Amino acid sequence: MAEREQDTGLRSRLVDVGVELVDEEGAGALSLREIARRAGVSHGAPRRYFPTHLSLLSAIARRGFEGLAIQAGEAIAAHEGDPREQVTALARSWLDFALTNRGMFELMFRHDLLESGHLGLRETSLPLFGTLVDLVARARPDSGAEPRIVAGALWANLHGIAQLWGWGSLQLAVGADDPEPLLRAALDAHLGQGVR
Amino acid sequence: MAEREQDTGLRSRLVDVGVELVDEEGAGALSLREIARRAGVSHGAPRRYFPTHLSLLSAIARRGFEGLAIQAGEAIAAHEGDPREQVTALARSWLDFALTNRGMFELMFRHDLLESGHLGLRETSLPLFGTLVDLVARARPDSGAEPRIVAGALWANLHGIAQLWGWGSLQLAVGADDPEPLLRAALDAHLGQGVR
DNA sequence: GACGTGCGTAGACACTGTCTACGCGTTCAT
DNA sequence: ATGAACGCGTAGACAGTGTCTACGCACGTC
Repeated sequence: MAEREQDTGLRSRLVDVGVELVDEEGAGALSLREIARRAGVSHGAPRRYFPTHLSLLSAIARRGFEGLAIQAGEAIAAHEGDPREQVTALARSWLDFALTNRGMFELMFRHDLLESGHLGLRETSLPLFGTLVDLVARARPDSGAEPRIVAGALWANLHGIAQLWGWGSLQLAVGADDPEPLLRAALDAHLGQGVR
Repeated sequence: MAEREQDTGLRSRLVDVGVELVDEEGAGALSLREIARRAGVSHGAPRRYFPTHLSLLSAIARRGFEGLAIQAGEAIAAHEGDPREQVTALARSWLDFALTNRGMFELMFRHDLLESGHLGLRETSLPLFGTLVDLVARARPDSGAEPRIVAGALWANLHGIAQLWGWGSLQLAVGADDPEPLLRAALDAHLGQGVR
């Protein structure tokens, strides 16, 4: 019998445990020693694969970025042929991810992780942004605005909504209890008044 | 002679030291003991005024919010009579603050601080948001959109740009080296194509 | 002058991340 | 088959952290 959910090497098991842990206990619970404990190894073991605590956290966060990319990709694929609707689906997917996987989302955008450079955003996030640029360009072909700029601003808008909504600042200020109107407003703003 | 920049009580001196420290060493350097050390007291002293490390950090972050509010208020006041320009000034001021006071900005939007409720956003940030709502309403009086929604979306957009630009994700994706175009795009998007 | 009280000290505790020396098993070469 | 090398995990030490507790010192008032 398998001692513990398939022995696929300690390296990935540590990351598995981390993903699980951040999901149920939040980003604050991701101490090196606790992860090792949950994985059933001594506190020195992770060092063999991750030279530093931060690099382990980065590997965990990476899983998050991959998951987000996949989820967003599916959302986009589901509306093939209608760029505007694809952008909408992407946006909703992003926001949904942030609100569902709160701990992971928090981890993914921690300053120290991002600054460490271990995250590999170039590989995980840039492609997604590329498709957003593409979709934006096709969703508003007439506009003279640079798609990359529009996409960047929209990207930031999504992120801002997800973040602020996540910790309650926005519902406090706006007075709503559903982020949907904000999302609609952002999309309408950057893509132009869409067909209802 | 004053032993140390005016003895205005340990409580506020701790916060002073914290502001100074976060400015020169970043948000990661704000350990309770280091702050106490710099203030020239023992590590147990802060406890008399701040029951927990987080509450001290919150007090420091609060200084940041106050500073930001003041700076934004001045920017707005400098363009009295032209709502659109006032919003622009507010936006630029916000972004400017984020990029100038990086450590403080990072501290201000740390999840654990925001969730702790010690921050008092209701007092420091809500008023500013209120004036933004007001300005938005006056900047685009014709539009049927709810000003609070538009302002909320714009607010999130600003924050997203500041955040993403701050850690380099956006310049990587967009390929620019100046956040100004993004800011313009966001403003144009939410307020409508402005007069150039 | 004694007493209470505000304010800061000092030490303990559990916990953290990192570093080092060690052991144990497998594998490979001779 | 035997010995060396190596991969991989253990175990202990170390400095640093946040929190808690007991203690002391100096000041005020009665």
